[in-house]
Amino acid sequence: MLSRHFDAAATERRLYEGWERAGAFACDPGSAAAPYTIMIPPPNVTGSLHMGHALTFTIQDALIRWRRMQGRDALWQPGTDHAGIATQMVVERLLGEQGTTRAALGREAFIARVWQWKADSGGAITRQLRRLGASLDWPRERFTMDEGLSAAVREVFVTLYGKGLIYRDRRLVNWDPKLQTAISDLEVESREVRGSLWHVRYPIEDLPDRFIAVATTRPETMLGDVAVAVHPDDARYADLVGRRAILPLVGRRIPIIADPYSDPEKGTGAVKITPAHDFNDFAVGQRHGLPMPSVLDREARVILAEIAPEPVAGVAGPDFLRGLAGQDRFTARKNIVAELERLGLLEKTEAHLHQVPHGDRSGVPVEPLLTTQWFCNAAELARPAIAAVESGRTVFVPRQWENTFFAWMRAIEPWCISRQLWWGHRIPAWYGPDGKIFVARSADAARQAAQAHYGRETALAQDEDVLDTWFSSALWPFSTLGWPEQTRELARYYPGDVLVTGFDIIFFWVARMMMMGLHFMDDVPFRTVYIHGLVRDERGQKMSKSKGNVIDPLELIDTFGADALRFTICALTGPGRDVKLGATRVEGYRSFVTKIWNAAILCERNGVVPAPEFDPGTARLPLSRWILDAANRAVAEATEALEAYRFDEYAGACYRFFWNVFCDWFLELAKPALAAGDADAAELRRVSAHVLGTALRLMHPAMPFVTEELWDHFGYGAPFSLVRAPWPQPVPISDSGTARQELDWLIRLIAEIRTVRSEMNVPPGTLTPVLLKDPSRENLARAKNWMEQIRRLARASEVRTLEGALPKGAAQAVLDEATIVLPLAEVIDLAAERARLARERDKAEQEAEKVAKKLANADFVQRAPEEVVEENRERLATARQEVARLEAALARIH
RNA sequence: GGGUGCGUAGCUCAGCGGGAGAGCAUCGCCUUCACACGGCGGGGGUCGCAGGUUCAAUCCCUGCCGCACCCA
Repeated sequence: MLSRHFDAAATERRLYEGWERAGAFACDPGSAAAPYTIMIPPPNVTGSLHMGHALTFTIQDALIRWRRMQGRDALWQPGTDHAGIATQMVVERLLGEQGTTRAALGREAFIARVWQWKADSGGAITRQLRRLGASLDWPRERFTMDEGLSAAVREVFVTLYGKGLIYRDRRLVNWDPKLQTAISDLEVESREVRGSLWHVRYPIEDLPDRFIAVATTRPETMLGDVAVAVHPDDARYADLVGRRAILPLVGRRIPIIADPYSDPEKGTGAVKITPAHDFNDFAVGQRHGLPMPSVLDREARVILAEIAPEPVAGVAGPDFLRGLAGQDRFTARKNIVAELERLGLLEKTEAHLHQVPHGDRSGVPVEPLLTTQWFCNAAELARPAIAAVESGRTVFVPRQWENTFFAWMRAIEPWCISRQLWWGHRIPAWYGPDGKIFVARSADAARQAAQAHYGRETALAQDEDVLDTWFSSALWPFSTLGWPEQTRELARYYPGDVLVTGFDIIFFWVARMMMMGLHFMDDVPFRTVYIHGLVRDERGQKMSKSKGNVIDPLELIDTFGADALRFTICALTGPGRDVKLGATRVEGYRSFVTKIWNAAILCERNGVVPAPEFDPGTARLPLSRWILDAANRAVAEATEALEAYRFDEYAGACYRFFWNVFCDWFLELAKPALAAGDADAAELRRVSAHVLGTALRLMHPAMPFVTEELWDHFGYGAPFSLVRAPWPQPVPISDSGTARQELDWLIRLIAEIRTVRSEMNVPPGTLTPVLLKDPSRENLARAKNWMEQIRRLARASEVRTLEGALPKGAAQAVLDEATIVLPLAEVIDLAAERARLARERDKAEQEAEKVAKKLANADFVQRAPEEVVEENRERLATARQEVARLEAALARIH
C-alpha cells in the first residue's frame, strides 16, 4: 500500500543510492546503441550548489534522462575544475586562520595543503548534485588537475608553442594588485564608481602663459605620462600640436600630439597619455612610437625607477616626487591632487560617475600593467570556430546567441594564459642560464633539449607561473575521454551532442572549447549549444549576497522535494528568458507532485496493476480509446517539446495531461465502472495501468524521484529500472476520432450543467433531472450510456429526453443541436435565469455579427484562402443556430 | 554611444498573420468515499504608443516611449 503522503526526503535518498549502486547512470562504451553525450561544464571545486547550478543541471539531467530512456548510450560526464584563483584564495584564508601564510609554507607544501583541502572539503557540489537527482556517470568523474588531464594540458601547450600559437610577450595586461596575478579580460568586470574628473593644467614649453588642461580620473598615473593627445580636427588646440607640454610634478617635456582617440566632447578635449597604465593609451603610444615608463609596481605602489624628473620651478620639485615613492595608488592620488592644487595647476574637480574595471575575484580595481606573460593566439584559433558556427556544424539554441559569439570571436584579443599563482598547471617551460626557453612535455625532455642545445648538462629553471584554469577547462570535452590517448571513449563520445550553459559563459566555455576542440580533434566539441537564462528572484532581481535575495536550492529541496524544484525549473524555462523563481512557485508545483501521488493511490485502491501483455490497440471502450489517444498526443507533445529544448512546453504537456485530462476526467469517469467490477472494469484497469505507466515515463526526466518510486511500487519494472525504461511511443488506437467526439460531447455536457447550476446558485446537495430537448439520436444514446457518470459529475438525478412542454421554472442551456433543461422549480429565480440566457444570447449574437461582418467583405471572400472562408461560414452558422436556440429557450421560460 | 532581448489578465509568462490563452492570485460554492498541496464555477485584457503593409495585424515593417542585459 502506498502511504498517504509522499515522503520526498526519504525517497530521494533511497532511490539515488539505489540508482548509483545499480550503475543506472553508467554509459556503455561497448554498446551498439547510438551515443549521446553531455559534458558537464565543470563547476569550481570550491563551489556549492546555487540556483544557477540547479537550473543548468536540471536541464542537463532532463535531457540526459530522456535520451537514455530513448535507448541512447548516454554519457553525462561529471567533474570539477581546479579554479586556480578561487581555490588558492580559500586555502590561503585557512592558512591565515592558522597564523601562517603561503610564502611561509613554500610552494610544494602549499600545493600539498591544497590537495589536502580538496580531499577534506573540495567538491561539496558533487554531493549536492546528487540531491538534485543529477544522473551523472560518477565513476567517470574527472578533475582538471588529474594526471591525465594535466598530461593533456602539457600536450596542448607544447603543440601550440611549437606552432607559434603560444608565445611569450611583453604587453599590457589586466593586473590584479591584490591577488598579484595577471587575469584575462573575462575575469574583469566593470563596476560603476563615483569618482572625480580632475582638470589639470600642463604648462606649455616656451609659451609662459599658455596651459593645456587635461581631464583625468586617474591623476596618480600622470607620472608616467609621455604625451598629451588632442583630436586632429580640434581647432582649440591646433596651434599646440607639435609643441611640448611640461609634465607637472615631474618636469619632463612631453609632446602634444594629434590622435583621433581624443574625444573633443569629453572633458577638456585633451587627454594625457600613459601607455604603461591604460589600454587605450597603450595603443596611442604604439601608434606614435612613445616610450612606456611604468610608475606603479605589482602592488600598485608608486615607483620612480623608470622616470627621470627634471625640476621646474613652480611646476615640479624633486622632494615631492621622492616622497611619493612606495605610496599606494590611492594615497598617491590624494597627495598628487593636493600638490597640484598647491601649485595652482588644478583647474577644477568634477564629480564623475564612471565604469572602473575590477577583478571579479578580488573586487579591487584592476591595474593595467606592462609585464611579460604567456599568450595564446586566440584570433588564429577562433577562425575555425567562427566557421563552424557559420556553417551550422555547431548550432546555438536560441539562435540569436550566435551573434554574441561572432561579435566576441571576431574581435578577440590575445589570450593571456599565464597566472602568477601556485595552484594550477605549471607552465611546461624551462629557462637556461642565458634565458633560452625550452618548452617540453616533462622536465626530462626539457633537460635533454637543453643538453642538445648547449652541448652539455645545463641547469634549467622552470617557469614559476601556472596556466589559466580555463586553459584546462577548454580541453574538457576530450581530455576527460582520455586524450591524447586514442581511447574508445574518445572515439565514441566526441563530439558531444549538446553543451548547456548560461549566456554569461559563452566566451569562457563555448568559445574556448570550440577553439581547442577544433584544433586538436578536428571537430567541434558539441553540435548544439543550448543557452538558458539566469535565475532571478520572484521580482526579477538578480540574486546576490549583498541584496540578501539568494535562494538556496538545497533548502527548497528540503522543504518541497527535488521533484518540485526540478519541475518548477522546467516549467519556467522558456527560450531566451530568465527564470524568475521563488519559494511560492516551487510550493505550487509541489502540489503537482502530490497530485500524482494521490492519483496513484486511487489507482492502487482500484486494483490497477501493470499488465505488460495488454495491447492498447485492443481497447474497446470509448473511454479507454479516448484516454489512450490523449496519452498519445501528450507523448507527442512532450517529445517534440524536448526535441526543441522547450522545457516549459514539456512541463506544460505533462501537467495538462496528467492533471486536467487523466485526473479530472478519465479517473472521474472511470470510477463507476471500476467500482462495478465487471468486464469494463477489467479493461479500464489495464488502460489505467498503461496510461499511468506512460505518464510516469513521460514525467521522469523532470521528476525522477516520485516517478521512479511509483514505477517501482506498482511493479512496472525491477527496482530502480525507470531510469532505463523505454521512452513512451504513441500506440495505434483505432477510430480514436469517434471516441474523441463522444467524450468531448460528454465533457461539454457535464461542464454546461455545472455552469448553469453554479450560476443559478443551485445548492450542490440538490439533485435535478437532466432533460434533453431535441437531442440527436446519437447524443441521446450517449447520454444513456454515460448516465451514471453524468449523475455523479453533474449532480443529476436522472437523464432523459424532454417530452412535451417545458416544466415550470426550468433552467436551460444550449449544447449543439440540443437544449439542456434542468427543472428547478424549487430554487430557480426566473428573472435571473432570463438575464443569464439573455447574456448568453448576446454573446452568441456578438460572435455572429463579428463573423457576418467579415463575410460581408467581398475582398475577404475573394482573397482569403477558401478554407478560412469556409471556416468562418461554419462559425457563423453555428453562432446563428445558438442564438436561435437561446431565443427559443428565452421564449419558453415561465 | 553600439548591440541584444522584452513590454499580452493583479503577478509570471505562452501564443506570433485569420475565433485573446495558461499557471498562480482573486471571487462564489463545496469537508462528495485519491487528493482542501483538493473539487466545481465565475470575474478580469482598446495584446506599450503612433503610423504602415495586408482582404485580415497581438503577430510582419517603421518610428517613438519604457524596462532589462551585454559591449565600449
